[in-house]
Amino acid sequence: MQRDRSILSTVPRNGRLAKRLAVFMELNQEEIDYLDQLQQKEIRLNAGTDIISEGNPYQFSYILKDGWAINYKLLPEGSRQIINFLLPGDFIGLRANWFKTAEASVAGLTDIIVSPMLPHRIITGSQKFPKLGAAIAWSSARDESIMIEHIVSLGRRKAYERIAHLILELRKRLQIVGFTRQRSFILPVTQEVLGDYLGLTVVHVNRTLKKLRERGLIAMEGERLIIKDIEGLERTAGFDGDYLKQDKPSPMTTAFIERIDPSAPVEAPLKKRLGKIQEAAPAGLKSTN
Amino acid sequence: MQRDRSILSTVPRNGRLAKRLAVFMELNQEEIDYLDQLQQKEIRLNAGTDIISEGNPYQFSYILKDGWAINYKLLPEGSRQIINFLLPGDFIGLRANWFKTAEASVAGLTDIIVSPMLPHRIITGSQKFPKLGAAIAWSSARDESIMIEHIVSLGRRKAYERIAHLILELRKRLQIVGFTRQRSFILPVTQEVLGDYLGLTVVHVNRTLKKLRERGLIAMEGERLIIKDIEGLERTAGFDGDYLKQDKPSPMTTAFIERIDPSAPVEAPLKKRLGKIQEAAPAGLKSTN
DNA sequence: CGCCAGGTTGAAAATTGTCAACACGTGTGG
DNA sequence: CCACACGTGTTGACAATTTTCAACCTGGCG
Repeated sequence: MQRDRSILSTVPRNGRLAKRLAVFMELNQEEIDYLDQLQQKEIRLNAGTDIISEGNPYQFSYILKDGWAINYKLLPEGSRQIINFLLPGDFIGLRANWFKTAEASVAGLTDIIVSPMLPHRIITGSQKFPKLGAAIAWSSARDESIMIEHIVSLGRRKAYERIAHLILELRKRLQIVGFTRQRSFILPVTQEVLGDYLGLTVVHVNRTLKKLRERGLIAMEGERLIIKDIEGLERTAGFDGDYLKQDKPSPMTTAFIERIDPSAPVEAPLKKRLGKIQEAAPAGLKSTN
Repeated sequence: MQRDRSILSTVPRNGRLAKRLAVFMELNQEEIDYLDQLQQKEIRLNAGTDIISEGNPYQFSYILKDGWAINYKLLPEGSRQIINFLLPGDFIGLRANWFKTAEASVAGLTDIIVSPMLPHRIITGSQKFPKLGAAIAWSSARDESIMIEHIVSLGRRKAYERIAHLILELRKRLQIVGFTRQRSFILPVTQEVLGDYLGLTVVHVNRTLKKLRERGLIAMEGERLIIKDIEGLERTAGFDGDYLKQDKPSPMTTAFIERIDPSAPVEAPLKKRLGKIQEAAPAGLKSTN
């Protein structure tokens, strides 16, 4: 096993979450400090150990500071479906805030480092730094976007396209937290894991990767995946990375943040929208009572 | 087209959202009244018209009061993947609160009735009725559970099992809002729509439905789907409806609600958990610094 | 040295898709 | 009122994709 995967990133461990949230909206120093403070405590886990177990009560949510993890479910007959890859800077188990029981398990794919988050810290933090609450909500919404793309992949893309799509998505996500070089990144994952994410068998993943290599789209050097033809990959994947960007909060978010921040008064734009409900009815409108 | 699908439910239009949220936690009369008030305005849309369009800016979020809708994405080559079915009482486009641009489209499968929700109503409502904010968060989390099951279906279940699973899920969801009889419900959906949800072609959906009929698991009378053998369906689907229940909020939720409700003081249980962070480290723990 | 996890490959089988034709009911325009 | 278009369901024959089974290879590690 690789020891300190950490050094592979240009972003320090505690800065990864902030880096990721900054995609959504810039944070000021105070907020960054608070996030840093949230992550003081570190827990190290061996690759393969569950940090959350399906059906069991949640304990905490976590910030994944280093290493890769997966969110997965096991089926009765023994197969596994991976729901999502969790990368450094991602939250783990935010749903713990709303549900008593875990819907799926989370395990490290590599050795990982996490910081547990106490619920009260999140709550008080969100009250003190309204942007933080918004950023957490945004983060959940981004995860949902990723799941939507996953559904599209599984439902409508062929093996070849699915893999291409996954590679591009991982690249984009890793870029944000500083884990990529120009045209390559470490993919610390067996072909079986890929299959369990992509809804394919190992054998078929193997053959499909071979095809991607033969056609000159990618190359591999150990765990390092080298992208040889980005346009080619994007074309075959039908990839449009916007779902990972979402770089501007909606006006509602802005209004929300300002509203719950006692220091900021509610300003005009919000009110202006209130009267526009009639026009909001989309085409195809039949009647309004 | 059926005219007033409404009469098929035992729950009045404005009560469906409340009924659904009540699965999570009971609401008092004041809260129910508030929800009712949120839904005064009605917009009717023809089957097939988009209420939210992928790539376009969001206008509002909505409550779906009557009819069925779908959340879907179109692929470049023209195929469609349905992400989720939206049933009466569901929210539409809650992500509008966080994202500027819609990640997927939403369209009515039948004629539908929706109530637009103004963001400020949600915000002030959540402040006045803390449970409401929690319920909205819960609702999003439930949607995520449904998407997780969808991913599992697409990734690891065969056509035959996928359909069985979908039928059971829809039944359970429709039950809550009063749209089922003992062993049947109206499924206002073409086989093509089923295929687009299940990641299958129409032809294959057709054959698979036939198999389900031949094996005596289901029957159809026009749009009414009759479940002839629930245990059989559950067995073939590996169905466990718990993900739709989640009937108890986590202690964190409770703490959260009480915390932001000015009339309720923070009480002991929350504080008691604060010191337990050490024990929270799951098995497999390596070191703690 | 030998075990074991992971990668690779071939051959055959199973699942699912494609193409094409036809059936049926509904609604519309002539 | 009839003819016809159209959307939807159904079926057969065949093709493509993906799985299954089984074997073999490789490198790391105790």
